[in-house]
Amino acid sequence: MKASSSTSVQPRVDMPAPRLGRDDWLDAAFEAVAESGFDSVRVLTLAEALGVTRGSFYWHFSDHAELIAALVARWRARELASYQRMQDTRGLDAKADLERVLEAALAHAGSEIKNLRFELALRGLGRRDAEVAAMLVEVDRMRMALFETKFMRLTGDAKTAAELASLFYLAIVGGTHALARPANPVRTKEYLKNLIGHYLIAAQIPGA
Amino acid sequence: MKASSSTSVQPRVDMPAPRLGRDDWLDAAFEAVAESGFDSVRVLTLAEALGVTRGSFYWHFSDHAELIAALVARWRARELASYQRMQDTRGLDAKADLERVLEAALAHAGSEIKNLRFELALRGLGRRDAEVAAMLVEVDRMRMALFETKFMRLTGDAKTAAELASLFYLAIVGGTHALARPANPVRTKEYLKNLIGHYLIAAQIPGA
DNA sequence: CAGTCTCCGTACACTAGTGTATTGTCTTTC
DNA sequence: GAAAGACAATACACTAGTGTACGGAGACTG
Repeated sequence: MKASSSTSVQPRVDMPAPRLGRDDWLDAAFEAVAESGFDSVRVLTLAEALGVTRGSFYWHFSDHAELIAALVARWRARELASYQRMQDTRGLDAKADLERVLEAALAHAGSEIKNLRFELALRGLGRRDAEVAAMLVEVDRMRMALFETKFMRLTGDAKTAAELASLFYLAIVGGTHALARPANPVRTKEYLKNLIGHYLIAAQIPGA
Repeated sequence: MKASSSTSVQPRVDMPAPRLGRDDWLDAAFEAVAESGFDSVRVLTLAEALGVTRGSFYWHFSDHAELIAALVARWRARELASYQRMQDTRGLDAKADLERVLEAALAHAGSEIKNLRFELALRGLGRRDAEVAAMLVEVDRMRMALFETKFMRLTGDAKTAAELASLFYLAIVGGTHALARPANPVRTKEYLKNLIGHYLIAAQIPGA
């Protein structure tokens, strides 16, 4: 399948073949999870997708389990980092700041739907893996707290902020299911954002 | 493993052994799905749980695929039936009627968390099976429409009703994730109900 | 330019699971 | 109470997938 053999120099930067690192496998696994869940992550399939054999895999990872663990760990780390970034107000006013957080919650920077689908799959995994479940509880709490501080800044009232935060966070998690469908890519997102704006008004939030 | 062999008469109504029907297999499969998703539905495991061998299974079902299809179909049928029931107002006032629907959405009569977990697993399946996905869209639309008529009855305004309906339906789907966790069995439910009551007030819904 | 290190291919052993065919064994029904 | 039908056990063939052992082949290192 490789067409680069006659000319000798610089075999790099040309075809996607050469050598793989740990992250390449993690990326491939990520794709697989986003497409059809953790159960469909097969070493064999990933190898095929990467154009190598499993011999490579077992050099980078001891185990199929280790791959999953590493994948989950990487997600967690990125999530924590994103949390740190969002804590900073960046000089935005209260409403813009909140909208930025909501936006980020609906599609973490970059690969859009894939991230949403991955997170849903992860929640699926959490339903049968206690460690993953605990991690997700932690992340949920973290994000909920973030929402709460943003709403707090907007409303001034702690109780109102707490309730708005939970309602909207739950709605976002729920909306993820609609967003994660292959069709319906952007409209639900706009829809949710409008809804949020509307409810800031309906609930008589001053900043809106 | 059977201790009933010396005495001869009435081998029925005693141990859970005798003869199985199609529904027994479906029930077992349902349990398995609720516990750890569709991918972990193994004919072998179900047989073990039912105390028989797979020989039985392949009498009732042609295939593993048929089992899954039948299970999904049964869920759908029950969901439609539940929808019919909920359309009837049953002489309740608008708020009580709405609360009944919300309650039902959070835990369809009976097995409580298992139903929630099953539905989440089903949504997981829908992410890689187009037919299931379409079915879920249908059910979601149905339920959303139901919510909308109930909110309509409460608020009188169509636009408000539509927005409230979607916000709360999404929040409920999202809340399901929290509810489906082994721990935290009832508190989130009460929590959501309170939240709803509070927002009927916040959004200045007259009936609240 | 030999040697080491890193990455990958190959071949094998092993397991878990499906589906099929065939033969029981209760149960009903005539 | 014997034949027919409903349900289940047993045994087999087959597939997909994991791990492991080992042997290369490039690339870097002195």
